[in-house]
Amino acid sequence: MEIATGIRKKYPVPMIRRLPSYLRIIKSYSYGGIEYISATDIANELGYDSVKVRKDLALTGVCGKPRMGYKVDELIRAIRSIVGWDKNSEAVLVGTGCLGSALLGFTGFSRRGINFAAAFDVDPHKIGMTVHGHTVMPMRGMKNFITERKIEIAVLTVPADAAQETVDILVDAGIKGIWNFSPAILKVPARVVTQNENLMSGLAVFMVKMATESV
Amino acid sequence: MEIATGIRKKYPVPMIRRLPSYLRIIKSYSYGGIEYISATDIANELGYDSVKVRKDLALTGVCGKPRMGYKVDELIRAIRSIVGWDKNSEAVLVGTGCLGSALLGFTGFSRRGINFAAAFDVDPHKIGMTVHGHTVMPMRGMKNFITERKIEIAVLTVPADAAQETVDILVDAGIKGIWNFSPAILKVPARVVTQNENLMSGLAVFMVKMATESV
DNA sequence: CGGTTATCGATATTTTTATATCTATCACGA
DNA sequence: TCGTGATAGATATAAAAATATCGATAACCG
Ligand SMILES: NC(=O)c1ccc[n+]([C@@H]2O[C@H](COP(=O)([O-])OP(=O)(O)OC[C@H]3O[C@@H](n4cnc5c(N)ncnc54)[C@H](O)[C@@H]3O)[C@@H](O)[C@H]2O)c1
Ligand SMILES: NC(=O)c1ccc[n+]([C@@H]2O[C@H](COP(=O)([O-])OP(=O)(O)OC[C@H]3O[C@@H](n4cnc5c(N)ncnc54)[C@H](O)[C@@H]3O)[C@@H](O)[C@H]2O)c1
Repeated sequence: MEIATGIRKKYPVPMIRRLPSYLRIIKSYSYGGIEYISATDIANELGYDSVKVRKDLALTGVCGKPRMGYKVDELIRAIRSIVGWDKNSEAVLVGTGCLGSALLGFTGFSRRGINFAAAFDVDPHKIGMTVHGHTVMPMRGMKNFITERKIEIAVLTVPADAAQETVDILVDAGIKGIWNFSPAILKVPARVVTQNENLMSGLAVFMVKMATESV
Repeated sequence: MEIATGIRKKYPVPMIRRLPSYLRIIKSYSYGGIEYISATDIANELGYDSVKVRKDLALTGVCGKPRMGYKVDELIRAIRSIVGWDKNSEAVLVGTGCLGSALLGFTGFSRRGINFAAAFDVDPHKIGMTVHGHTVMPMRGMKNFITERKIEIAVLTVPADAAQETVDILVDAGIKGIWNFSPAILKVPARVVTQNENLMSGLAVFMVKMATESV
């Protein structure tokens, strides 16, 4: 496929956000020994419009056959390639609190190419503890750890007040991307990628839906 | 539709998703004793376009003053009202695993009107344990608990395979809304609201950004 | 073997969201 | 007291995304 050779298309963000759901359905077909899947199948499973799915799948570069659909294993390979889940990256987790511990314990990351090389925290009570197989390390050693191991990804689960100071260390250490679960907006140089995950946005939408529904 | 306080508008989802971030900034002004905040201020803090912010704020119904901005406490009240964070709701959490425990430990929910009345799990080893002040209860008692206490909200953090069977119980018990953190798509009657939180979508976007940045 | 039909892929249309432009307002400072 | 300029709010434009339409294809069935 073209993607591997260096030509990088620009994919619409809403489409990228749907890819993991597509992948989940397609994989379930694969496990079931089914060789082809149609856009209609996926749309039905997810409650989407089939044209939207077909357009998304077209962007993956996989060609479908009329009356048959798309080859399951081709789609899986293409989607995993687009979202980068076909290669492995090491990551550090900063802030081994409630949410940080949950992420450390999530088994799904390794299947998606993310492996936690270390977990850090400032809290002396937490340092030395083992959380889901990871020993919590002091912040002091973080910068060197990242630099020496050439870690590119940081998952940030510290309180909002501590976010920027933590980010400054990460950037200084040469981190390439920060997946930020704190509500703070991070100031980083242009070369550093950030992805903000604001769980409270989802709660807000949920509550508004509930209110409008129950009138 | 008419309710006691007035007419319920339809708000654009992207706007709703931004409200929590706005609220965070506005509150920080409030704590700092600042009385007015402008759309430009908020836009600068969040890296947004000021016109977008102004349009969002216009939808809240709060009027601004030229050269001054909007009254901080009016905005806070309006936004909290829109996202329903000005009233309290009881919720149950189902699936007290990694992520479920993290959510139980998150102190931010009570400030947003969500209080966990109970946490449930199937795992006999977990039942009876105390997680962040909540005793884990067996699934057996869940339906009655929800019905008797008239609980309207469920937070779902079970594995994907267990999601639908769990949802069926919740719906049967009369739940009004399900905040779903599993990647499964839930089948519910039309009267039940669902909000799917797919963390892997964020990861996908993050990885694609990383890949495109590093070309 | 030939008609039927589910499906793809392309194109067109509509809707939604973001961004740009313009004018009126009014606090502020000269 | 009088400009000045930051800002709201309205309107206009552009961009993005979702949705609808339609012809071409080829597996399937009789
Ligand atoms: N827990 C949730 O369900 C949840 C939900 C939504 C958002 N969040 C956000 O995720 C972040 C973490 O939430 P949490 O519930 O895990 O909080 P938490 O207090 O349990 O965990 C934060 C951890 O960060 C550590 N920490 C604090 N300052 C640090 C620093 N300077 N350097 C390194 N580590 C530091 C603390 O010692 C603690 O272990 C917060 O920003 C919160 O808003 C959490
Ligand atoms: N942990 C994470 O960071 C994370 C990230 C993204 C998505 N998720 C999703 O959240 C969900 C939970 O993930 P997790 O990491 O907490 O898994 P987990 O295995 O730690 O927790 C799941 C819990 O649900 C319980 N459970 C299983 N079947 C049940 C049933 N039928 N009824 C009630 N309880 C049941 C289990 O006993 C367990 O305690 C999964 O769907 C996962 O895909 C988790």
